[in-house]
Amino acid sequence: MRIGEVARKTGVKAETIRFYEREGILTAPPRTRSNYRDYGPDEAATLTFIRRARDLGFSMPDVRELLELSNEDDRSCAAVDSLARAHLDQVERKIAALQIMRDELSRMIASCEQDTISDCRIIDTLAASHGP
Amino acid sequence: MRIGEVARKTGVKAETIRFYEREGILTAPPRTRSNYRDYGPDEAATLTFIRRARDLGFSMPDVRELLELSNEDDRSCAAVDSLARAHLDQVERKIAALQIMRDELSRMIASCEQDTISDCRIIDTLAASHGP
DNA sequence: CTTGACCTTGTAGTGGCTACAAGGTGCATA
DNA sequence: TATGCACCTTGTAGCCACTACAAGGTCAAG
Ligand SMILES: [Zn+2]
Ligand SMILES: [Zn+2]
Ligand SMILES: [Zn+2]
Ligand SMILES: [Zn+2]
Repeated sequence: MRIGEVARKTGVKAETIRFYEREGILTAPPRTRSNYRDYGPDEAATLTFIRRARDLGFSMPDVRELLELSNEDDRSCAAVDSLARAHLDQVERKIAALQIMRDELSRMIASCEQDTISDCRIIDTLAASHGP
Repeated sequence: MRIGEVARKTGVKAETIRFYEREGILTAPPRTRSNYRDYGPDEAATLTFIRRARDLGFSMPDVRELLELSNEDDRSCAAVDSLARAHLDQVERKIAALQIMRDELSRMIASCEQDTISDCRIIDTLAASHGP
């Protein structure tokens, strides 16, 4: 099938698929007589794999690693697990950082009494209010 | 003071300060005889403002807007508030998205029983297990 | 006089796409 | 047959907010 169809089936845009090919993460498929990329089900499966991993926030290097590992059926999956655990860790850190942002933003917004800018607690907080 | 000192005082790296100047977000300071940038307390205050806003996750366009608004003392702070609220909203969306990631990752990791890759539930999930 | 910390400019790289531009191909319809 | 239209091709540049590096200038201490 052509790139547009595999794009629809996998949820990965055609431009992105070409990008993955350039980057070497997806092997180049055969071409039709008219030089169109001609994908089979294997490539579609790989793209689905990539999209799921990306949706879970794995970086492209992580995805590369996961793809390689996924082909080594007989090896232990310890490497997969530790990669996933490390990633979960990162996600949790990111959540924690964003929750701090959220709390600070909420406090700022709550403290503002809709006055003039010179009295605005939001501007005040940003300008100098806390810290040395 | 020179760029290194203001960098230390504000927590904004020298390279970043020069970058802000190129981008027009920070006005170019006077220069010493030897062509070094010579900052006063106002620029330092602006940089602190920028850093605090960035730490709270505001985008550079947002920061620009906030800086402009911060100079208009007599206007109502409604624009500031709505900008902050919109940003808080985005942060909350991001947290929600990351929590979904986290939960899915946790489930995947918990379901794996440290076997071979061909039996790994993490690889399975990525490859095809859920969805059409 | 040399060392080393600091400063200057400019350019290119990061991640992960996304958006063109300019042209070729394939199929349905008038 | 012609025409339109959707689709495909390549290559390049842009996005965000920096960050790194190269090649050189300046200044105070020892
Ligand atoms: Zn990761
Ligand atoms: Zn306010
Ligand atoms: Zn914002
Ligand atoms: Zn496993």
